[in-house]
Amino acid sequence: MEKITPTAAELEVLNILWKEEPLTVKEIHELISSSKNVGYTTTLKIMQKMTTKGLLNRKANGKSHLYYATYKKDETRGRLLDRFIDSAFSGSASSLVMQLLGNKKTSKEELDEIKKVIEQMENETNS
Amino acid sequence: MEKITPTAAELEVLNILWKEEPLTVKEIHELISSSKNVGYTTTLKIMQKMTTKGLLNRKANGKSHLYYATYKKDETRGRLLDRFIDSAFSGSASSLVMQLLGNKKTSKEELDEIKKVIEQMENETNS
DNA sequence: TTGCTATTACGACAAAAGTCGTATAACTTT
DNA sequence: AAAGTTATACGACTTTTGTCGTAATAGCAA
Repeated sequence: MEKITPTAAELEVLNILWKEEPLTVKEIHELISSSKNVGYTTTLKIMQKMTTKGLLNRKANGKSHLYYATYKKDETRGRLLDRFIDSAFSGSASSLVMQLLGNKKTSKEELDEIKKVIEQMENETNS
Repeated sequence: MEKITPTAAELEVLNILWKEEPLTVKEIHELISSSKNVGYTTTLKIMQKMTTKGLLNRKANGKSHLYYATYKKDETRGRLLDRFIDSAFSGSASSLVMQLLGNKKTSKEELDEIKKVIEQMENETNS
């Protein structure tokens, strides 16, 4: 019975790893600290905890380690999304979409992209 | 400078209040405890903290209080959604929609509902 | 007005998350 | 092989969240 519901700081690590894997603590820390002020040992500790929890795997590589995400991006995001819809939208996925489409913060480009995705989905479903 | 990013337990209260307002602690606790095992003082304390943070307002009513949500549903949900997209989907709203539409957990009814919402949106935009 | 009951107020505690300093260990380099 | 550098390990501390027990208070009832 796993939980697989990473926290915000953990997701920062995972989002990086899901793009390019494996990476060392140093590499991940460099990416994170380019947009945020945080110490090296903080990133290290978070990744160590994630390994203990089973969120990451690692492999020795010289004096350092190479890290891999244990769970796939889609699996993790799906779980997170379910949970989010439950707590923030009382379980209504369509409310979330309405909110998203009505949200001024979502750029026109994103909106167009979303519509495209939906159309594609429909075509695939109807074929 | 407000944050307005309620936690899971706080959202449970808010989701109730956004449906029917105002309510007493007792009423809210009854609704919450019907699906979850939690003590009365826990609900009370959470609502008191929410009041201190500015998430709720209250008005004396006999020996108890009537509670109101300070911020509108859409405002709060929009903020939460932005934050969620940033942390769980690296800022990509369209990725979230793709995840949602591909998610086995989302019921066929919800999916149809979502498509309807999108179509409606498009019609409004194009008019 | 005295007491009973419902409600609030307050404080304490545990667990989780995030932060970092310092110590240890493991390669390199000379 | 000794010294230096770089990464990991570990422990400590802070804040936030969620939980509840107990004390105080306010209104109703007798």
